Amino acid sequence: MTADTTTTTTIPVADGAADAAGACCVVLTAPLSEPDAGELAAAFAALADPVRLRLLSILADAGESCSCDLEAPLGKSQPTISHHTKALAEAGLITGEKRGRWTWWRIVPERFAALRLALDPG
Amino acid sequence: MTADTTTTTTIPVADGAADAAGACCVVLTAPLSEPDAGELAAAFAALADPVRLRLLSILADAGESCSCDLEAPLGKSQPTISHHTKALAEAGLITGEKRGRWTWWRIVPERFAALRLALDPG
DNA sequence: CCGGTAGATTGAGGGCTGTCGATGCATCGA
DNA sequence: TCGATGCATCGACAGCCCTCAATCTACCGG
Repeated sequence: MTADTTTTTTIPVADGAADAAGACCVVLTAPLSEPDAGELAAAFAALADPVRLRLLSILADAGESCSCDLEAPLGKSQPTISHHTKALAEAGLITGEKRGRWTWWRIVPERFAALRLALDPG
Repeated sequence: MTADTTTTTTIPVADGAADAAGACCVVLTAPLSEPDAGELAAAFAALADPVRLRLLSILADAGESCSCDLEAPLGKSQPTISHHTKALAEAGLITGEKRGRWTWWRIVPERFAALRLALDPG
């Protein structure tokens, strides 16, 4: 297939708690159980970093981006970028797809919707 | 003033970045400047703790609560509670009002609305 | 006044996290 | 097959954060 060199592996690099936080746990209504609180806290911890927030905004703006294209705008080393993408993926906020030599990252909108809902007065 | 012992001091124990994050900085649209990213990250960092999330849910449920009534349900020592309330207040998520011997804490809904907006695809 | 209570502050200890250089592992072009 | 490229992982270092005992301040009841 000379048309494109993509070969599209479609490996969900990491999802972790992606499913477990689909709908549960709203902060501003019920007393919020300890397990739910821990899970929500982990999600917000993934957002508690300026580099990761800017990474997300770049991803949202570009729709999709490989790791190598993130180093320059973020001003961080390659291992650091890899560290952050892994953290965001484990929090279910982004998804990585390995196509050939590159890993393409993309936002997971449903996850953000779930977090917005968690901050809703209900 | 024997009518009530409240004396309503109405001291905003801490507000800090409360105003500065009124509307700005959406994650999922523009490339998000570094200062905005730092400020947003600080807000999410305040939410990145299970104890604080449960504290918020208790506050949301009760409408208002003094520090002493938080120790038992959260299972933490008094200095720890004070530490968390201070962190949340500095993030603009709650407001404290000192009435007599007690400090009454309350949720700041506008702040949560701003954070929900920051997580919006716009 | 004085004892008791609510809560903020301080200091110490233990753990987690962001960062980067070095290294290893795939994949692609020639 | 070989060199180059994209990325993940490891190890180490520095900094920050949660937690609590101890202490201090402010306030109330008697």
